[in-house]
Amino acid sequence: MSLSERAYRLLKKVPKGKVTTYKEMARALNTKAYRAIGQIMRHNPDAPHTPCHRCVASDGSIGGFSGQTKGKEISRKISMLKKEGVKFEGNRIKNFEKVLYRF
DNA sequence: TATTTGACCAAGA
DNA sequence: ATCTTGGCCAAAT
Repeated sequence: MSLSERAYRLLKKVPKGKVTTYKEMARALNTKAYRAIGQIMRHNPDAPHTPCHRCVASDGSIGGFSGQTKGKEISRKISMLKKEGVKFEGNRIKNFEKVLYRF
């Protein structure tokens, strides 16, 4: 099966209030293709129930959302996470280590 | 087959 | 803290 399918399946396991990173996902899937993971999220399977907003960059910054890497879409992603209980300091996640979900 | 393209990352300057 | 550089790898072209 394709990496994308595995990525989506894994992503659905991230609970509300926590996040994962592109790199973490790749690690959990036993591959080094963290960059490809980004491609996958971007293609936006969007399907109703794929929490692609819970996947962020490894330094705690947002990464991208809905094809954009800055601007309105990004703030949208941030507010979604905020609503789920993730706190922010500007465009970086606060207490990143504690909020990061480990598989 | 080969090339191009990123919602990436770590290390330098 | 911010920017560049080189390395990465699956998917789409």
